[in-house]
Amino acid sequence: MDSKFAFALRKIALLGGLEDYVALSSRELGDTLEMSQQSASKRILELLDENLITRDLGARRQRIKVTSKGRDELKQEYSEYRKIFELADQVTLHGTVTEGMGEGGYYICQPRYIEQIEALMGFVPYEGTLNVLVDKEDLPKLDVVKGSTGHRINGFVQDGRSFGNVIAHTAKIRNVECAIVMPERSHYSNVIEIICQYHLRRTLTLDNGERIDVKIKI
Amino acid sequence: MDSKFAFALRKIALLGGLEDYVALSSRELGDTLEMSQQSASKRILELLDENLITRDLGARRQRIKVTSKGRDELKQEYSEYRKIFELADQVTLHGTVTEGMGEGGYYICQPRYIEQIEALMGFVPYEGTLNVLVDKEDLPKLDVVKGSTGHRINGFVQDGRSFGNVIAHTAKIRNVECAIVMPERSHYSNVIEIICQYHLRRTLTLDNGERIDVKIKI
DNA sequence: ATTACTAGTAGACGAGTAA
DNA sequence: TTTACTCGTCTACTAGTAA
Repeated sequence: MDSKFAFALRKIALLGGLEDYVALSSRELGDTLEMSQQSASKRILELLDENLITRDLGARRQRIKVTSKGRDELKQEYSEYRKIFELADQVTLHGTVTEGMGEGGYYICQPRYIEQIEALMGFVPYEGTLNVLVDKEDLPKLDVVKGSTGHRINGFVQDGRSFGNVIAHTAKIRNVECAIVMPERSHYSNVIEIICQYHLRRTLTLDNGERIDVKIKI
Repeated sequence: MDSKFAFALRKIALLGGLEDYVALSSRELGDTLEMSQQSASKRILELLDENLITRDLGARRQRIKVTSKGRDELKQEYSEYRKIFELADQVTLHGTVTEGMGEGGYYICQPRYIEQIEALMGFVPYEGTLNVLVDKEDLPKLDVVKGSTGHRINGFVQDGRSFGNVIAHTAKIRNVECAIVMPERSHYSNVIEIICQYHLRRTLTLDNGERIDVKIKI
């Protein structure tokens, strides 16, 4: 994203444009961006053109909202700053062991996934995944993880069913090597799925509701 | 800071320019910034001119490092992103009650400070401050607090001694209204000082080493 | 009050090139 | 190879102004 777009978009977000439409005249935006009303007006048109904001052009005052594309772009930048300042070759997520939906476990057990995991991560995952409900205050850290590279496990189509790309990040739970896996194109979730060479529940005697720390390498 | 400076500075920081000099040719920088070698070279000269980076112009490859001013500017932007995504009209710091150095308590008891605190915060602080050692993992949150506005309490000179500006943020400890105070120009510290209408140690029976949460309004 | 057009100007950029 | 100058072009800005 062009830095001038990011700059304007950030200021709009700071004014609450992520949550809802926010009343913001071109003059006001110009003042916060330290530019003329005319240039701010143009900037708004450009942001609209780039699909970074939507606008409700009322009779008196326009109201502006950041689109999901705009939000994603801002998150990308946020993630860069976190990498810069959080030093973060490691992120620790705190959470609670929960019962899996079974979905992730089924997916990841596909042989086509497993052979790639063995090649990339160096272990054959135990059947099924450990699901961890991430603490609310640690959810922003998940974005840092998503913003980092990790290992891409390629998707495939089998029996007419399509299995998408999966990103894996090596991690540790109580010093046991494991990996957190998530769909490359994931919608928001506060549950992470963890694969491991061993049966984590048994090896670490984890029950539902148990508190654990997941240290993720990023 | 001009957004184009921030953009270049951020990329340099991502390449490790915050920690140490990093070898970075103008062509390489141009590639990451998606601009020509010539423009990148010019950008570097501008950043030098703005005192945002320093340079070690070796015979073969120049080496670039972000200055402390540059670091501060980046932190400012980082803080904006945290405000955007951490929702954060409130930040909770976890920490441990510690014995004060006595310094802060002495400072804040000056009548010239106290009268301003009463006007701004609506209470007369109890003599002395409660010192809290902030958990290591919560230290980045302190930057968010510092990046937000708060109430400025103006400094003064008295008996030839100068008392600097102080920033206060309203806060709560176990539902008791208080405020965290810090020098406007503070060097790094992992101890925060808290003022309150009441004697916090007695009111909440806090002993040294006790774990507490400080909820700060930002 | 708004938003946003047009016109003129300042500044950012890349190509060519020197050191 | 580097860095960084000059110069021409083209974009981005502001002022003036219309709707």
